[in-house]
Amino acid sequence: MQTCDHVREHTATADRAKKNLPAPAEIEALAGVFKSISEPARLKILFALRQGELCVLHIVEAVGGTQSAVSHQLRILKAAGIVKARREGQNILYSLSDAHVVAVLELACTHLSCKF
Amino acid sequence: MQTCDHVREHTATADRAKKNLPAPAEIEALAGVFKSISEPARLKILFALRQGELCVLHIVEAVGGTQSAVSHQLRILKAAGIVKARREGQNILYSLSDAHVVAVLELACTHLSCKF
DNA sequence: TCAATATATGAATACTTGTTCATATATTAC
DNA sequence: GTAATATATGAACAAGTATTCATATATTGA
Repeated sequence: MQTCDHVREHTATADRAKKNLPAPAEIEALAGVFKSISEPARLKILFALRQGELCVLHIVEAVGGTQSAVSHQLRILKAAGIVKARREGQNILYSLSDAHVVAVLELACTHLSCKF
Repeated sequence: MQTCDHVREHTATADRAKKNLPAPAEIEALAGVFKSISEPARLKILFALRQGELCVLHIVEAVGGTQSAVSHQLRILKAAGIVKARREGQNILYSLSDAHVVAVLELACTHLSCKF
């Protein structure tokens, strides 16, 4: 590979870009968040939880799929800090972790001009 | 699988959630956007482009990796509508598609309490 | 036209990840 | 304690995806 030096000003921009890159750990964390909401099955769960707290079987009812699959997805969302869970008797109630989640979803919707 | 009817109110919420789910096509589109920014290599490219328009080799310089790998990633970002490209002589200059991209990144950063 | 530079791409491989199936854990009611 | 309900999880398989290598295309200048 060669170096590209077609415009000195652009080389400066590249240098600045390199210096201002977030730390690897932060990049990984960000990637993790986006990865966790980049699966249709998981996105459906998030949209379902916008209506409020739901137990696992109700989530299954709302989004479809098997109980096992949904449970695995919930684990991923929880590990990523996107949803939180609390036990109430036999049930475990899931809900969205914080308002950022919905905000990110809505921004992305705006980007795509969808109506949510 | 059985039905869960521990609280009638929650069943109503589940029904509402099911009805208010975005259409499959919209879910897929959203998932596509998030998937395209869920890879560390691609996130780095986006952060680099925050500094301004850059040609491919300068992006390579900024984020590391091979020219081929970066080019493949750019293709994915472009297909997802995250970045745009224009030719200028021998170079192809890439830039962020619109302000939503940066806004989503910054929101996610807030969520993680990073400093970007 | 030829050489050099910049970018893109197809095929192959390796890696990651989602789903399924079977089973385990936990809570409640009897 | 036993049965029933709700949820979680490990292993295996299938599907998707990132990277590499080699090569192709496109632009510029001689």
